[in-house]
Amino acid sequence: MISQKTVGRLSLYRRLLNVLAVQGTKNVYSHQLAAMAGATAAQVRRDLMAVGYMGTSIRGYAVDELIKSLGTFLDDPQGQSAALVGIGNLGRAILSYFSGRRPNLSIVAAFDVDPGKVGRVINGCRSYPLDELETVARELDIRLGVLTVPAAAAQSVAESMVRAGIRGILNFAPAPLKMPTGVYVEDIDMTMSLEKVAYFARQGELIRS
Amino acid sequence: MISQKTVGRLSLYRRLLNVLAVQGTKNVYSHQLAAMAGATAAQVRRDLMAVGYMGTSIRGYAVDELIKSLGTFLDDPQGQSAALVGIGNLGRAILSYFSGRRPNLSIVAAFDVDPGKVGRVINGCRSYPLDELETVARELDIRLGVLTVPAAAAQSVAESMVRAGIRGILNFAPAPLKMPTGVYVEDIDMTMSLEKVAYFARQGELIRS
DNA sequence: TAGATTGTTAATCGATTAACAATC
DNA sequence: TAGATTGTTAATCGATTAACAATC
Repeated sequence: MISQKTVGRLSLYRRLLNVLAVQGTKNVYSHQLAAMAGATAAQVRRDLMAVGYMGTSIRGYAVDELIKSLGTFLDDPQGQSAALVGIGNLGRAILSYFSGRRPNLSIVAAFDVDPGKVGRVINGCRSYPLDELETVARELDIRLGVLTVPAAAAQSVAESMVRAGIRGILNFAPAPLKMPTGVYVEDIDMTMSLEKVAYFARQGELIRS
Repeated sequence: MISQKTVGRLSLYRRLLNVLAVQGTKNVYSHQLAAMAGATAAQVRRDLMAVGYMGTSIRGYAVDELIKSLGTFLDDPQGQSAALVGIGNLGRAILSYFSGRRPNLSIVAAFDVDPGKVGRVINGCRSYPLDELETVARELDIRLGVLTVPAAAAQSVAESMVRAGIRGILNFAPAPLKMPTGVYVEDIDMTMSLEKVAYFARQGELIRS
C-alpha cells in the first residue's frame, strides 16, 4: 500500500508537470522536478517508481507520458463525484474553487439544512436540503464528500454521509471525526494551521533575536 | 525544539479542553482527551509533558490550568496580527472564518491588486491595495500572512510579504513557495487533499470488493 | 491496600537520507 | 570514454508504540 504522503506528492508532481507541458518541455530530470516541488531528487524518483514509471538515465522522465501515468494512478477512469455539505461562506468558496477544474473529479451537489440555501444553482452546482443527501448521493453515484459545517454538527452530518454511501471525506470542520474503517478522512483544520504558523513564526524570531 | 505535529495537536487539545470547560468538567484523563482527539493516551501525555505540564495519577489533568498552560505556550502575550493577501472567494471566506475568533490572533488587514476590492471593510477588516502591504504591515506590526492568491502570483506575493516583515505564511495557493530560512510556511493545498480523498476512497472500495 | 492513573525507558516502525553500482 | 543521470541497497533519523516502575 502506498503512503498518504506519497499520494499527496504525486498529485503535486502532476500539477507541476502540467505547467511544464504547457511550456512545451518534453523531458524533465528528477532534480528539476524536486526543485519545483520542494523535495529531493531521490524522493521524486522513489515516488515515481511507486507508480511504476521509470525514467532513463539519458533523458530523465518524459513529461507527457508521466502525466498520463500519474493520471492512470490518481484518477478514476469513470470519474468520481463529490457532494459538499454546509453552504456557508467557506462552502461557497470551495464550490467556486473546484468548479470545473477537473473533469474527472468534481463537486456535483451541495447540501444544507437551511431551506433558504437550497433549490438553487451555485457555481454550476445544484443545492439540496440535507434530508435528500442519501437519495441524491445514490442517484448521482456520489462517493466523496466535502464537509464544511460547524464543528458541533460535523460528526452527525459525517455519519449521514457514510449512510449515503460516501467513502471519503474532506473535512474542514475543526472537529475530529470518528468514522468506521473503510471511510477515509482528510482533515483541513485552518485554525490549527494558523496557530502553527503563529507559533513557529514567533519561535523563529525568538531564535534570531 | 518541539515538532510541528506536536504543536498542531496541542492546538487541537486546547480546543477540546475549551469544550470540556464550557461543560463544567474540572479534570480529564489522558485517555479521555485521546479519545476526543483521535490519538493515544501516551501521545497526549507526551505532548503535554512537552509543554511542561504534568498531571497527577489520581486526578489526571486539571482542565482550567491546562488551558492556561497551553495558552502560555501557544499564544503570544502581546497578540499577533495577520494580513490576508488575495480577496477572492476563498479569501473572503477565510476572513469571515477567523473574524473575531481569537483575541490574540486575528487578521487585521486584507490586500488585493484589484482596485475595486480595496478601501472597504470586509468582516471587520480593512482592505488595502497590495502596494501598501509593506507600509501597513510595519505600521500594524503584522508578522503573519495568509496567502489566497492564484498559484501564478503566489511566489512573488510571498516575497513581498517577507519584505514587509512577515515571518509566517499560511499558504492556500497550490504552489510550493521558496522562502528564506526563518520564514515558516504552512501549506493548505485543497486540490491535493481532495485528490488524496478520491484516491483512498477508491482504494478502500477496491479492497472491499 | 488495590486499582487506575501517571512519567519514563526501551523497542518498533516507517520514512528519509546517503552511498553505491548500473545505464546511456 | 567521461559524465550525468538512473534504480537499488544500507544507514540514519524521528516519531510512535509497548513495557515498565512510580504515584496517589
